[in-house]
Order: sequence, then C-alpha cells, then structure tokens
Amino acid sequence: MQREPTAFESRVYDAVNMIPRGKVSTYSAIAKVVGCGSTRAVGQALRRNPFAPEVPCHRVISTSLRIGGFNGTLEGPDIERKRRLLIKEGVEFDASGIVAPQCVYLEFD
DNA sequence: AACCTGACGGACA
DNA sequence: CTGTCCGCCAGGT
Repeated sequence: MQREPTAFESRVYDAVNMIPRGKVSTYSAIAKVVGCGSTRAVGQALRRNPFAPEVPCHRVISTSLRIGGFNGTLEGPDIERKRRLLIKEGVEFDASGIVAPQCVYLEFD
C-alpha cells in the first residue's frame, strides 16, 4: 500500500528532478536545498522513491563523488546498472569509479 | 510519545 | 588506506 509523500520528501524529489541530464548531484547538496542538515534524511526519501522513473534518483551520488547506493543497496549489480545509466547520460567517470567534478550539479533554483 | 533505522558525512585511530 | 564512532533529521513500527 502506498502512501503520499510528505512535504519533506516532495522537496527532495523536486530538487532531484531539477538535475539536468548528463549531470549528477550530491546528498549534501540536496539536503541543503530542502533545508535540512542531514543527508541521511535525503537518502531515506530517495530510497522510498515512489516516483521511480519520474525522479532520476540515480543522479544523486555521495559528496565524495563516489556513487552512493541504488535500489536499496550499496553494492552489487544494481550499482553497476546505475553507473552504466549515468555514463549513457553523459556523466564521466574516473578510472576509480569517481564522477568527474565537472559533471556535478550543486546549485539548484 | 519512544525507540530504531538509514542509498550519509566527517573526525579519528 | 580501512574500520569505527558520533551527529544529523525524518520516517516507520
């Protein structure tokens, strides 16, 4: 059974939806935009993501420019898929799997 | 209302 | 470099 998104989650989804194609953002950036100092709260909202394809949650990475998690996991085939998807959108990755800083979108609104 | 959890981050050993 | 701890805030039970 589904539930309506809270005001907080709506802000998170809205912010994520603002990320242009070929770019990514970080949890801390999103957290700042939605007005909370906890990246964890953002992670929870994205994990729940009721708007799966609508909200490009795969464009959100950790502040260290490493890919965070995806589909509820921190590692595994899902993460690999996320990486491929980002590359497909034009996001560049370092040999270590680090996202190119130029592809990071930090300013919203 | 109380307690636990978490797709994190930063500090420290 | 890795592993551990604490703080952070909202959601779920």
